[in-house]
Amino acid sequence: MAPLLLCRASIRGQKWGDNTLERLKSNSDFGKVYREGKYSADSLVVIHYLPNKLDYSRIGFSVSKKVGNSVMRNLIKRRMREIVRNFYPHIVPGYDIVISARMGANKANFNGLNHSLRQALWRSSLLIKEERKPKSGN
RNA sequence: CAACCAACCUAGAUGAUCGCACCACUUGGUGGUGAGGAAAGUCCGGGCUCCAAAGGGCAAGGAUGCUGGGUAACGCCCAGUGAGGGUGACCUCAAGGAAAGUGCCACAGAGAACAAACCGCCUGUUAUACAGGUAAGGGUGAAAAGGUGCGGUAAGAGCGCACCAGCGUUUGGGUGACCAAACGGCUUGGUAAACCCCAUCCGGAGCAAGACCGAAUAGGAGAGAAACGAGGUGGCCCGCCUUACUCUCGGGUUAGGUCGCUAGAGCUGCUAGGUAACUAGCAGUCAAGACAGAUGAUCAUCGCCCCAAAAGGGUACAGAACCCGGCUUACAGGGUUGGUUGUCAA
RNA sequence: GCGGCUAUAGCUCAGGGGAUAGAGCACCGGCCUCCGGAGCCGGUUGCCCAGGUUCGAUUCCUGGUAGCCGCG
Repeated sequence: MAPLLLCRASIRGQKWGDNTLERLKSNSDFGKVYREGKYSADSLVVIHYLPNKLDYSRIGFSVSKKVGNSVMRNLIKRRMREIVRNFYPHIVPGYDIVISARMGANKANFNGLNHSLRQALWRSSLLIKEERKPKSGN
């Protein structure tokens, strides 16, 4: 029991050092964030977030079936993951975050989705303080 | 040259920088591999796993339905037969049985199935009517009891004859569906994607199957007793299995992790057999394996399309989830081969 | 992944081979009222799509589309 836990901890630390995403996976965690968390939105995405008691943030993605077929949904999810991967060092640790695509996201390209996602993050209080002011110019 | 028919193929390419999943070597690195022709719909058929050993019989239910072949199997494929369509290349067809039985055929029409008699036609009589004969003509309908012609008759009728269609028999050809010829008598509406009959086939559930590891409420194994009973075997019978109660032994379903998980009716090429589907042999080869679920972002060049050009924009349908064989549906553009018809020229 | 159900008027539902496709609510017009409501009279609008069987299909068969539900 003990070595297994140690092993998992070391993997997590390694991933954290590698700037890899910590993902939110279980369905009950999603439901908890939807029920108890706050949210902010832009035209293409909605962000729900809730403080967890960890020293890092976990991020989950959600694309509804109404947005498009499976190719479209997969593409949007990959793009959102790419955006958040590049932006992850600027996000405040200690939150469970769910990013959902809205209906217009199937018509947007990468830049549009990038801009909308950053706007939504800026409207929430999830950005580290010194990163907040220059983002408005983006 | 134009229009068309059939069988197929392809599914943008290359490079650079970040990034993801798995594997190998290694230990903060390097290398390799990384969606489809439909991966889809889940409409069929299998493999595999468990359900009792997945056994026998009956019933119900379901499926299929011209013939022969192919296949692990199929509702699939190939070759043929018949029917229908097209000038043609060619295409389409759930295509067994209506003489086993039951039902239905609205409206119109005299009559819709053991035929019938409204108007007609013909004959007779006590004559604006009645009786008898008739199924040629009219009319209705999707369909009116073989069709056309000649003879025949009071008027008519397969009443007689010829041809055609249908039925039956015989002969010949074909493995067979069926085809051809001769002869016979003179006739038996449609509907089975209405019930049904006949022939053949089908046990159920599904990788979230299932196996192993492994905390809590408690299950399991062995022995005895009982065994006529109860329960299970997703309908019944046989057969089979389990079981209340007592004693002994010691430890189990769910969340989670590991396996199942990709070398297979595999792919490529050649040879041989077969009209073909396909089969056999030989040689080469290993090409995704996740579990919130891996393929993305940026840039450059060349293709193709829109646009007179540039700029600019676009580049189909669509994402593996245990694995195969089919079917169906979606699909921008491009290409190959063979063929038909028409026009022009030689 | 597997299994099932539904599609009929603006809404909720009947109808299961031959009807002009029906009921309630809704909507429109008229009567009534000073006006409105209620009541009475009348009317508009429809069988998810494409093929097939049949003389004839909302109904039967096949394929698709959309929506909904259940199990784990």
